[in-house]
Amino acid sequence: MPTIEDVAREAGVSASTVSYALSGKRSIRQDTRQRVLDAVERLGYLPNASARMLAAKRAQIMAVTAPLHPDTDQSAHMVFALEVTKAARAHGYDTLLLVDDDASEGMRRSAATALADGIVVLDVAAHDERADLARALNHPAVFIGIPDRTDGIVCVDLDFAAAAREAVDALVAAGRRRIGLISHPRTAVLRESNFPLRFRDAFAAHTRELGLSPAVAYPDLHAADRALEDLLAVLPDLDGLVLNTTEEVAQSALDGLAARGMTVPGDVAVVAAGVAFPTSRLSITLDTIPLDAAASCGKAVEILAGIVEDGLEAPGVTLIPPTYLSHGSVVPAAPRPA
Amino acid sequence: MPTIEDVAREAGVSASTVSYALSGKRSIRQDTRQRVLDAVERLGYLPNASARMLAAKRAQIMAVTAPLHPDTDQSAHMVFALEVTKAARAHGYDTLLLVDDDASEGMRRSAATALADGIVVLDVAAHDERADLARALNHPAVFIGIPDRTDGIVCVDLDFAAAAREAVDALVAAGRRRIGLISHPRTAVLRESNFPLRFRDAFAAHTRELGLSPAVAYPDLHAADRALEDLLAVLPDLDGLVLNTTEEVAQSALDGLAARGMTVPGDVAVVAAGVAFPTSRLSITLDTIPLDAAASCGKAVEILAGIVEDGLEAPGVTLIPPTYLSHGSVVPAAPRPA
DNA sequence: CTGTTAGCGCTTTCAC
DNA sequence: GTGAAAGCGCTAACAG
Repeated sequence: MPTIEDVAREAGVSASTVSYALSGKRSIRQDTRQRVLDAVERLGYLPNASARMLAAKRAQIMAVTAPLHPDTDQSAHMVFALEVTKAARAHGYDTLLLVDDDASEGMRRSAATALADGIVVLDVAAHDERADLARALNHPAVFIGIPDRTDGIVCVDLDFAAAAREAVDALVAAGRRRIGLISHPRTAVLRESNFPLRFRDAFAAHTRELGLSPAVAYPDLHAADRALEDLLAVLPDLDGLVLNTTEEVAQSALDGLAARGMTVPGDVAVVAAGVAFPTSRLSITLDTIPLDAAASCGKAVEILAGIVEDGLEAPGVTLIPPTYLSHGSVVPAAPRPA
Repeated sequence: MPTIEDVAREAGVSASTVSYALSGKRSIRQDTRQRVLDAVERLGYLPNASARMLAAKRAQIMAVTAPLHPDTDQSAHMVFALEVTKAARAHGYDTLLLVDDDASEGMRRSAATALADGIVVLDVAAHDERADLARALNHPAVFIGIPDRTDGIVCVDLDFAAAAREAVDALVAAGRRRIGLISHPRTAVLRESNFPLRFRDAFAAHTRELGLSPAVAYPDLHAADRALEDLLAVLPDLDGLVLNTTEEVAQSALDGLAARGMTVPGDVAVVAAGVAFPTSRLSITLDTIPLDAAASCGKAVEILAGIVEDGLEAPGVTLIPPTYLSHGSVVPAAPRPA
């Protein structure tokens, strides 16, 4: 591998000139710069990463930490890791995947060894030990997801509350007034990231504001049938349904409606909101407010790069505005038979 | 962050003694070593990664490349990336995720900048430009999957041919003799990684060896119904079925059997072989010979670490022996009605 | 068994 | 506008 000295010799300049010609950190006469660039081209020179890191005190690497709790579906988080990687590349960073069993160990190591310039934290739980670590570590970190305590840390997430309100508004605009929500399993609502809570609470508050009676049901781990039953007990003439669930439960809910002879969107208008899957894979393509990994990760990386490069002060909690995608599963209610 | 000099001062020794005490690369008196370790502990010292890389010419980082062709399911590859990361950590390496749109660019960059000590190549296609690159690059690389030309490169993969034979043998041992294979879609068999071919050819050869008439069918992208039809046209009294398919197609095949009133394993014994999903998620838990990401990735990392650390000569193609997992979907055939 | 020293290849003052 | 030189923090000869 050629070094910067090789390039300097080839171009007939000094090493520092090569460095400056490549970084643009000071002005170089046009023709000398060209001689340097030609030499770089001819030799196929790329600066040695570790030497550059050592001298510049910048690794151009972001770490990504995704804890491996055994119950969770790994491939879901990995999509986020992928999106972080794509976004990071666009900012000139590579990404290091940290999956230590002890979630904190990798963070601590990458900070202490200066292996990475900053950390993107995935799959954030309500009580996340990595939040405390981030407060202590004095190393740039951005969380995708929102833990209970957000003081002293930087978070990015979809605005689940706004998503809930938009979903309700869409149904109300279509003349639906008996609107139910199928949320996440009770256990998950408590234990995991707090987005199911944020969604549910906003749903309840907003429906109440609109003079509707809020109906929320919690599915089992894989099936929505019981939840649907619960909803119909409260709202026998259900005509609007919001799904903030996994793909499996969403499909199960659609199956449940079909089994009861209820058509979508004729009898029940349905929208899937704050969900990580494309509704095109369901038996009926639903209107949706997606939990867009690319959007969250892109924003997180942008913020992290800002902190690393310009020492920008942390913007606290950044909520990504929801986007409503219509697919025909919400249409005006048919006039009711008298 | 404390440096090695800080530790040396704190322990009352020289920097090199600290280095050697930590690396164990030369013998150190027990009590001095202890003084060093105490100082390290007290200061919370971790060696700066870039300085270490630069001096040792070793990054302790493996790159992982997974090309992003848009049609492929990303989360599937990401599971492999995860397994590589876990295995690499066990060998003392971190992993850098490379997802450049141009698959080669990341490989070239990580090699030329010495950012990584070696590369694990995922999602290998039959004609993979990264194979040529690896031959040219003079940088350790291990492929998970087997391209057409394997000269000059190192590959690891499940022994799909052996898996096919074992699947057939299990069915034959259960008295089944009218055995069909549902393979991958025709287009995939040609375009992708060549494992569908290896599996299919071994299936055909082995059934023929056993005096059976080989029956192979190719599903559509998401459904197996037509393939099942094709199989039944050739083997109307089908009593054994091998599935080398995606999860979706496997489920579709089971649905197709049920729809035709054929029971599993009573009428048809079924085994899913060389598949990347756990059969427990299917409507019937099938006997399976899994394509075990952890096994392949573990082996690949082990080989790569050997090349990097000991300059071990590359072992060419390494095939992972298949493992047969019984779940009750292959039982002896019922005596046929006369 | 331990210390001194010379780099590793780059960035960035400082000097012209 | 360019060059010389001093590190960045570590490892690994080289000397005792």
